[in-house]
Amino acid sequence: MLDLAFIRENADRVREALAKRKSDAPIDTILQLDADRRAALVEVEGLKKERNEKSKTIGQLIQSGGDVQARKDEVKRIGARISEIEEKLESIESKLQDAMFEVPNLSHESVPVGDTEEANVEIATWGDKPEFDFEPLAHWDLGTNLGILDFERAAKIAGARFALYFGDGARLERALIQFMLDLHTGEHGYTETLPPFLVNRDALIGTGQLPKFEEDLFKTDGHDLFLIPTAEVPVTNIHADEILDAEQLPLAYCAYTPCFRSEAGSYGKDVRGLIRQHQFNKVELVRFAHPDHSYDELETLTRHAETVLERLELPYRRVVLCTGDTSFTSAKTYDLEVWLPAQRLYREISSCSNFEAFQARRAKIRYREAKGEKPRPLHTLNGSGLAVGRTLVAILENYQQADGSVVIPEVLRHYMGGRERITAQST
RNA sequence: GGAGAGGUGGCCGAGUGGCUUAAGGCACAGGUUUGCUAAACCUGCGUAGGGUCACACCUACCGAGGGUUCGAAUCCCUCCCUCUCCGCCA
Repeated sequence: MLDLAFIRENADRVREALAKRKSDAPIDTILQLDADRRAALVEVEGLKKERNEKSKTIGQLIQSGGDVQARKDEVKRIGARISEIEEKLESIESKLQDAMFEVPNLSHESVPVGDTEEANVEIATWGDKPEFDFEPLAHWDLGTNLGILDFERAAKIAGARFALYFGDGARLERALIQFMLDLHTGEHGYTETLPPFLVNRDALIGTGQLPKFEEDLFKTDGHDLFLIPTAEVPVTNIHADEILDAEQLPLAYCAYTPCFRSEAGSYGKDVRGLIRQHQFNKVELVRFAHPDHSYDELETLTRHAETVLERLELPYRRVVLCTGDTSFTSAKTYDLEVWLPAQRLYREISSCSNFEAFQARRAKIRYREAKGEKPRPLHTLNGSGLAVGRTLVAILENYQQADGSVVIPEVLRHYMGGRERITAQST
């Protein structure tokens, strides 16, 4: 959510910035509602002041034995008028809030302007794409041949867009989770957290998934709880409704969680393999930063995610998303894309964003610069470090051998019982 | 699932209809006193919105939402959460 006072004072700048993001958010409506709201507030607060004063005199009159009926009737009329205006005020505020929830974040000035992903800009590439003297297989064939992935049985159990891992596949997924957590906690200074996988409505409003994107979520029946689409939701909300000291910043948390997404509207897209699942594992990085340093923090966080790819020796590139492709809540996003040789393309494996104060304002995550100063919203950031299923895909495809086996990246062997290679197993 | 207790400011805690603009204490900040430290004393110390050039000032907030009343932290209703015990359970 943007700062309403900022919109009021910079309406033209906001309109211009929203145009770059292809947003038709109702700024004029917001300005009108805001003016109406303040006018109604002044009126109702004046009346309340009058009521408070006159009510007090009734108490005094009763003590001294005077007749209070006329005065009571008068205050009752004021009360009725107050209710009337408050009703109006409530309606204005609810409309204003709805309109404010329609407004996306504004892009940072360094973000390239563009409408679609075509306008995203490659910042850097890393690593050498592997050369094969055979036709590399897609991971769904590799995994099925090795007996470590089973999509048919997963469909029997749960349906489309679910996977069943066996043996070394399951272990490799677990090894990746553990490797990533060990790296981020041991070398990058993150505090590991294991949050709830179900969250309430307030948490999702806080990070911006609600009210606009409810159809992307899995909701439980009979409880107002949702399966998390990303650990960003529970972890960012750790400090909701809190006021932190400036010296505490930055705070850095990492969390492994499964993620659940309905993938509504992606029918026919990535129907094969592990790329787009209703349930997938992710290690998430979340940082709470001082506003003056949040863009340095974004570079730091992105480097932490890139380090995972580099340790695994997976070729990737970093892309900065253009204004039109940046997600609703983000001010600036880097995508990390890993090379998938079977498809001969780079595929998103991490998304690292600075939300500035957008989430902090919604979730009321604030900090105090110094004692006695007013609390201000801080800046939140997060990034995948990394999407685990897609990392497993990248390993299978990049490390595959002519005989159908897969070499285990060196940093993972220690987690795989010291073995160097995954070979076919029976299931 | 059953029974009970409870939710008041950073913390403790008083408060069953108007003298509460939420007592008092702790913690914190500034000051006075003091050989130093400590203590004592004085002052300040919540959040949000409105308002102002800036102050002043105003309004709201005692878990949330309704209701009764001239007036609600206080009375009534609904809901949420926490704790204890029992049952069930990994």
